[in-house]
Formats: sequence, C-alpha cells, structure tokens
Amino acid sequence: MSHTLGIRQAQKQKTRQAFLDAALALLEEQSLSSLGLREVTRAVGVAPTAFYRHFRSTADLGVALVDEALGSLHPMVRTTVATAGAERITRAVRLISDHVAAHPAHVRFIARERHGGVQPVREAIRDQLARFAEEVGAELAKDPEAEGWSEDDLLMLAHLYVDQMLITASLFLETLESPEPSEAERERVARIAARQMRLISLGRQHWLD
Amino acid sequence: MSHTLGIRQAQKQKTRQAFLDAALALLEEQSLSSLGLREVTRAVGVAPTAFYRHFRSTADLGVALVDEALGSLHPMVRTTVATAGAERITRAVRLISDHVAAHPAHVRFIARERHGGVQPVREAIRDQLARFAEEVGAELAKDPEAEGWSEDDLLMLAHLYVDQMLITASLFLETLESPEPSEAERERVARIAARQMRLISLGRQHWLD
DNA sequence: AATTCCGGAGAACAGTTGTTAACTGGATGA
DNA sequence: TCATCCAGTTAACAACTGTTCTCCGGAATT
Repeated sequence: MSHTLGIRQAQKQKTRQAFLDAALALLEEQSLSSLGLREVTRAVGVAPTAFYRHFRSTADLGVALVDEALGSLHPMVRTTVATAGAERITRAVRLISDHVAAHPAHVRFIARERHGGVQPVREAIRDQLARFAEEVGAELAKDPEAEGWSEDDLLMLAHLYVDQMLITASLFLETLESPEPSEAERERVARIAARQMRLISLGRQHWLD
Repeated sequence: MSHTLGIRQAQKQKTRQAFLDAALALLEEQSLSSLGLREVTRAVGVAPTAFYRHFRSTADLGVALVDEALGSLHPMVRTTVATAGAERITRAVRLISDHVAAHPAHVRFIARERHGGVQPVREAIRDQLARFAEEVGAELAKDPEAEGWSEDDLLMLAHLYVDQMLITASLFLETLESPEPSEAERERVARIAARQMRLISLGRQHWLD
C-alpha cells in the first residue's frame, strides 16, 4: 500500500534532499564541524531560515547523511559476505571498488566524520558500523570454518573485516582523488586489499590449531 | 655541540609551543577546518596578529601538530616491533595503551585529521604513517618467518599492522572518553586487539603454504 | 654606545555567522 | 467555499571572522 504524498509533502522532501545533496558537495573540501548553515542554504538557493524547517542544526543534517550513506548498504554487504569460498574476497573487493566509484562523496563523508568533531554524527556512524559487524559475523557463522568458534571471536573477526573494508574504501578514494586517476592504480589497491583479506582468512583457518 | 638559544629565540619557541598546546586543546571538540585563528590567539592570551609571526595559517599549524604527535614515536614503535616471539604483541598493545593514556589529545588529533578536511595535514599524516609502515616492514624482515617473502608482501603486512595499531589506539581513546572510564573496559579492548594481531600473525605464518 | 632587528600590540576593514520575529501565499481539510 | 496549516521569505540583531597597516620596546648586532 504505497501512500501517494500530497504535493506539499513531496515538495518538502524535494528541498530536504536538495539540502543533503548540497551539504555533501560542500563537505568534499571541509568537515562537518565547519559547515555553515548559511553556506548550505546559499548553495541550495533558499533563505537561511528555511533550513530550520528541515533540521535543527548542521549536526542533525549530518546524522541524516549518515543514514543516507550507510542505510541502504546493509543488504549488499550481507549478500556479498554470504558468498562461499575464494570468490568471497573477489566479490567483496569489487563491491567496495564499485561503491566508491558510484558514491565517492558518501564514502569520503563517512571516513571523515567517523572520528570527526561532531559527537552525534560519530555515534551514528559507530552504530551503523557495529550493525555491519554483527551482520558480517552472522554470515561468517554459517561457514564450516566457523565450527568451534566462540561468539566473541566471531565478532572480533567481523570487526577486523569491517575495518579492513573501510580502509580499502578510503584507499580507492585516494585513487580517484589523484590528479590523473589511472585504472592501474585502482588495480594495485584492489590486489593489495585482496591479499590482506586473504591473509586474514588464512589466520582464521588456523585459529583453532 | 648544543647551541644555547638567545633569550629572544627562546621566548619565541615558548609562545609557539603555547599556540600548539592551545590548538590541541581546542581540537578536542572540533576539527581543524573549523579552528579559527582568533580562537587560538584568544586561548593563548596574545593579539590575533601575533599568530602570523609563527604560522601562515591554521593548516600550517596543523602540519606542525602532526610532527609533534608522530615525530618522536618512530623509535618507540621500531624497538617494540623488534621484540621477537609472542611477547611482541603484548608489548605492542601495551605501548599503544600507554601512549593513548599519556597523550590522548595527540591521538585524537591524528585519528580525526587523517581523513579530515585539510589537505596538507592529511598528506603529512599519510607520509608519517607510510614511514611507520616502512620501519615496521624493515623489522619484520629480520624475523625467520620472513624467509621467502617478497618486498611487496612484507609492506602489505606492515600496512595491515600499522592500520590495526591506529584502530586500536582509537578504541582506547573511546574508552577514556566514556562517562565512567573503567579499567575493565580498557582491558577488554586490549584483549580484542591482541587477539586480532595474533590472528594476523597466524595468517602470516601460513602465507607461503 | 648607537643602530638594526623583530615578536607582539592596537585599531580598523569588510564580510561572515546563527537565530529571532513577523509575514506571505499556496496546499490542505472541513 | 472558507478557515487552517505550514514551507519558505524578509529584515534585522549582535557577535564573530581573517587580514592589513602602523606602531612599540626590548633584544641583538655592530
């Protein structure tokens, strides 16, 4: 049952999205704690006071951006990790590479604000990453290699993988930021990331020795 | 041959250090790209224009902070990694834990600005971390387990360790930031970090299989 | 002893910031 | 049809920003 929005609410969501888009663009060259309210409204093309109709503060906007950047990514990560065998690493690296290429500003925002100067945003990102770790852990538990593993150890391993994914995403980003983004450079990062994940997987296989 | 500084240069270095200290304190609750020049001078207790006698801009000050935070850490990391056997991981975790406890603001600054909004600072941090990776790689090469390893693979492993150290440092930091910092919480982080490093070491031992 | 140097102070500049209050006009619901 | 709602506007506020130029007084140099 999809409820058709009134033309009023539709317009509101439209300008709200315009706020998110404009902020994300501005955040490519600064961090959230220096993002001004007027700066955003100027970029959108509305009066400064219009901002308050959508967000309490720029920190509030930042939390909304976290949801936009990570919210829809959970199913993708889940199905990718669900892949069995050696293919899993290949697909994971490709997922990251493609996602960074498709949404570089989102990735930059998350990497930047994960340890940034705005507490509510840091917390929102931390919660989302913890969710990723739990989901990855749940998928890893289905592997035959997970036999004999404690819940704690599985979560430790899952966090290792999630952190590694974020580091890899950040490296792909630097690849795009370089003055002459070359496919060769991207491939180099992909190969290093794959080898690091393979090394971690090897450690996992011999954990119970 | 230690050259005694004139009372003029000595005074200059003193206020310069005051700038660094004040900035570091202010950066506990914001990021560098929102740090104002007047804000810093006000905290130091000097006129705004005095700032220019020491730094071109706040970005310049940030680069100086990177050197202060990471510059003197290289020998410590080197000797810690030089430790052989199972003791290496224990010492590494303790080094990180102690360093975070002793210089929390420095660690926070590095974690925050590594992906922050100020390019020159990002580059300075990236260069320093690359140096750490090279040094760690050089120490790892001395291990008997390094036999048959390519230069590339050693560097890949070293980067994995360095990134892992930074993640661990950041987790120790969160431990201190909690409303009621408990020794139990710190110990929990230490145990997880040690297990993650042990898992990586296991992967290393079976890499050439 | 006389001169140069230079870290810091003071005042002023135009431009920016977040937030408030009162208002407008088209969509909404009775 | 008419009263209500509400996203966005306009105007104004005090407070703040980075930067320039001019000046001072003590250290450094000759």
